[in-house]
Amino acid sequence: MPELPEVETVRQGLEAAMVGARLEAVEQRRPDLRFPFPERFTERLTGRRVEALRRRAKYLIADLDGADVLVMHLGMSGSFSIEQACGPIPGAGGKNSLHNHVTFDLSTGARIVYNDPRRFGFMQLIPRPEFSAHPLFKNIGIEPLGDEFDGQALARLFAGKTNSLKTALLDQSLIAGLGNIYVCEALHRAGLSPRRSAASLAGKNGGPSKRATLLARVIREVLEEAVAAGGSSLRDHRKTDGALGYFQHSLRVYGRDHEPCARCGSKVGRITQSGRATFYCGGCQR
DNA sequence: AGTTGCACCTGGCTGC
DNA sequence: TGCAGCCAGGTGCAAC
Repeated sequence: MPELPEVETVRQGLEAAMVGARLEAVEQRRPDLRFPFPERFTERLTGRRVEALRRRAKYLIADLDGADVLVMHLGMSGSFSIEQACGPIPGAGGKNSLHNHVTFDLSTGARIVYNDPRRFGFMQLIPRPEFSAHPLFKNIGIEPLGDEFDGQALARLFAGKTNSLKTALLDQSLIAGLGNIYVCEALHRAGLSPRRSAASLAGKNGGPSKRATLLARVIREVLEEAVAAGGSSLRDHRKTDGALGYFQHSLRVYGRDHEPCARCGSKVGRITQSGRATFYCGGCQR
């Protein structure tokens, strides 16, 4: 499910429910998701107060009042819902409760439920002093909604790359948080072919190319619009209150192969790059 | 060192 | 109706 806008939508919902609250009970219903849960997972969380809920790339990061930082990743199909501990809502958000793997009962009376059918998500507890040097985070690239992200940064990151523009944009060690949907959408908005080389965005004599400046601008634009819409609900994504995001209605190429391009009328095509579907318009993306 | 391909899972859809 | 096959929003790791 989740790329940056979906994770950010979830973060906003969880932040409102969790920050300032204490974890009164934590239930872990299986030994692992994508990875085994950390040692003494429930014990280390029980009684802790959530001081902040941040996002870095596609990770949710809960700062706790104890020794650990709780890191959560939604994988492909993870979602959180907020329910009332006393009044179970069967099938809330349309999810199969078989796949409810973790619940947090909060001091406010709210219950946070993590559901993940494919179990590509995971949770980690990292001792605070080790956090910034942790392998999960030390290799993560620039935040595309951050102040430092612009055409200059993009051009510098892509200089000398031998892979395609599409593949480079998906590389989390370069830019953090883009996934298949928003890469396809940003490339269409910028009129750039996903097949051109990443290095072709690098500027001459040190400065950013016009293409790099444009691409950085539309990446920011498409992500901001998607966050404002609550993300794209193609299959699993729901906000923490169970409501659907609605950015999928604004997608111009993703999932629209064989449809006419909204900009030039050519037929939107689909190819495979690095084993993943790419949707693009050969008529206006060069 | 940088890139590519596969593996990890379940569920939903298509076509026979 | 049933079932085989394919596809899906991500990413760590082995192999080139």
